[in-house]
Amino acid sequence: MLTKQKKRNTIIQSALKLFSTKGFYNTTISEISEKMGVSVGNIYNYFPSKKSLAQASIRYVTNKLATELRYINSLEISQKEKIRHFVTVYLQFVHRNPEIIEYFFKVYLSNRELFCDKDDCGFALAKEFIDEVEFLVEKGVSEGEFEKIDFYMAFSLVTGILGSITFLNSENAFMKDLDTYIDDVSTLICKGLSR
Amino acid sequence: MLTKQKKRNTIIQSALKLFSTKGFYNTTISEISEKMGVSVGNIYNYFPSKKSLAQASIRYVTNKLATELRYINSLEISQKEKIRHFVTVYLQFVHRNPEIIEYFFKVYLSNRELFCDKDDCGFALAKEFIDEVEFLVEKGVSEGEFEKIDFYMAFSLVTGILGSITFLNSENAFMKDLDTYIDDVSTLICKGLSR
Amino acid sequence: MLTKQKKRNTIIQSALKLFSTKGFYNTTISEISEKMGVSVGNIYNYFPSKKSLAQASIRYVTNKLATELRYINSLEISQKEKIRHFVTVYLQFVHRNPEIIEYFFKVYLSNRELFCDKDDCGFALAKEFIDEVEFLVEKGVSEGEFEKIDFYMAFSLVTGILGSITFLNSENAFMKDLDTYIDDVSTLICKGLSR
Amino acid sequence: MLTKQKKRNTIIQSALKLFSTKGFYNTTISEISEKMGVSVGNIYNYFPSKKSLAQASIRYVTNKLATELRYINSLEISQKEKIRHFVTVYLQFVHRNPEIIEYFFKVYLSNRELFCDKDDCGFALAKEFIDEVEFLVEKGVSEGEFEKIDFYMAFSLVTGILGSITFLNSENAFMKDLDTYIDDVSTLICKGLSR
DNA sequence: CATGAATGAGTGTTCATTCAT
DNA sequence: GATGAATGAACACTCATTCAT
Repeated sequence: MLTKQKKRNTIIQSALKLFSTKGFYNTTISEISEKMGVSVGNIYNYFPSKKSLAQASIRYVTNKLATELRYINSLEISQKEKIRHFVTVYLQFVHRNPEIIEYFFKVYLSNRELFCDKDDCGFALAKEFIDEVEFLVEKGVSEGEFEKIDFYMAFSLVTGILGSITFLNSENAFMKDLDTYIDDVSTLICKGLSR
Repeated sequence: MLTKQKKRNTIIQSALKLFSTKGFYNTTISEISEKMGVSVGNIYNYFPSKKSLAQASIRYVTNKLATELRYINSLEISQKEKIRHFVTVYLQFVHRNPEIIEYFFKVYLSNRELFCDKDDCGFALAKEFIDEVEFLVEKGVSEGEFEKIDFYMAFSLVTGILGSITFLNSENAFMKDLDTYIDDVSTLICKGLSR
Repeated sequence: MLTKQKKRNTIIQSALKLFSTKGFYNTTISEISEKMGVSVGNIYNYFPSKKSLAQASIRYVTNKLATELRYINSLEISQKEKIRHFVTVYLQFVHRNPEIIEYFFKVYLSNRELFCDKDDCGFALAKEFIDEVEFLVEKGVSEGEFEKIDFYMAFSLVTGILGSITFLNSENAFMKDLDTYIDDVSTLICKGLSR
Repeated sequence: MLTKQKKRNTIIQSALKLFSTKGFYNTTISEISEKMGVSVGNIYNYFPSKKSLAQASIRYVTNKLATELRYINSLEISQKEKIRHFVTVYLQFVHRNPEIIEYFFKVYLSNRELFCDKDDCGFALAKEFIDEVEFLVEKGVSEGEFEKIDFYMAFSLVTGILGSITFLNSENAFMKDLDTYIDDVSTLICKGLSR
């Protein structure tokens, strides 16, 4: 028997796959339960609503990405190398766990209504990840590798490029393997951040 | 009395506002008709389905952006200046007609199922715009202003950054007026494209 | 310019074709108007409602059939010969003006709600035809050609067989030309009516 | 708790009553569910669409009739006696379960579009019944009781007369109890089939 | 008379959520 | 906990009818 938390994660993983491919509103609880082989009602023993499942999913996804980036940030290498590492890891995710990345772009960024409760606008759910990006950039600035620019600009550069590539990839725009672009992408980001 | 085409556009504009703020699936035809002050049925005299309204909307939006960019491309100025012009126009759109831009990012990019018919995956709907970006970049390369890089990289840079900023803005992340960022954004893009 | 009555008939004829093939509820006023090349609104200048158009149609159809039968009844021939004549005419109708016959069986007999107003149950609409059948049968009885049976039995025999054949024909059940069956059908009816 | 199949039948029975009295297009799923005392949605747990409910209903009806006729066909009596038996049973149905019979004539025969899928024109749904009629007639011919005539003629005779009587009865045309006509009707049919 | 855009009540169908077992 | 039948509000879409032009 799985622990309660383990089962929650199993549900999240099934949900992620469906949410990321078909979108939140085109995925039914029924489909998720079928995919998992459990009953509809049972899912409600773990999540009080479809919306809360979407929120738990973004926490799960953010944590995966933040964990990777946190680890990279802990390494004793230059910030540019960190960026290259992160791009590498990111593109691997896109390839091997597209649901992780696509959930971020297809559900989280596009269905804000799902993540905003009352005053909090669901930004906090991604904070863990944003903080690591901020850490990386700031360190680069303080160490003289990067130019000091508005953080939102830096953030837009990093996530914008990665997001675009994710989208193009999901549309099968790329002929070659995504790995091929590791250099291109990290260079592009570094050029933007550098002095 | 409005001409048929004019009325179609009025409907599209109402739809755009709602689709872009609430998303396609959270917007009902009933809401669109109420907002317009016409009956539900009347909308169906102009568009055979909600989906087709979404498609007409993306054509409308793409055309607006492409028209601006086409005009800029026709000017006798450097490519970097063109980029600055476009960023300016773009940020003005974000400010004055957010529905145009947000529709692109919140509906078109995230609800691909709405735009894919049979074999064609709805990419064509944005071609008009993509072509102008390509033209601008290629010209920059041939005139020695930009480095020759994979077009998808260049495209990711341009739309990724603009998309990110749009998203951050819609989340009210920016303290200052968007215009303030014209320089930052165009510099960022140009740095990425330059040699 | 057509007279008012002529135009009414033109509308009825278009309606008949559609009603008889697609059924009353699957035919829209819009389709009828398109088929005729007039506007929707114009139809309402001739008939106050779709239902009233259906009623006028049955009157038209009944009259066509009754007229034929009345003519046959006026001939100085045996009743059996009359039946043969009528079967011949009927099968020709089925072949050349299927809408006439099929309207009778597909709309009139199956959508009674359309023809019943208040106390009158729409039976009167077909009376003209029923009366001629009754006349033919009674004459046959009084002249000793037919056995005296309950009129409803005789009526069921005549219209039942013809109705069945109409249905089978509309399902393309018959391999051979309908004319081929003139003898079979009239013999069948006569056998039932005879002593 | 009813078994799934039992519940399907309960739904079919409710649907039959409404379809047969009001017609397919005048009956709403909502009415059926109300009549049953269940929710609208629940009906969709048993039938994927209103159309499929109509198809299941004709299967149900055909089977009821075919079962009776099959039993009669199994008896060791003359074919004429079989016909009398069947007429008896049929008229009892008309009296006690009019929805069974009227569904056949008011919905199945008049709304062909509901029963035709792709190439198959829904004729198969009634095959079970048609086959038994054919068996009865053929046996009568081979045993010398009936004349050898085109099967469609024989079929038209049998179902035509019964159909007509059903219709007249539903219009309250008959003064006397339907049972009174058992002899008349079976005699009429036998006269037509005999040598 | 003729037009056809506009109306809006009505229908089939979906699906998140509940709850008796 | 686990099940899945039951619920019912909600929504896309239709179409008879009206009426300003």
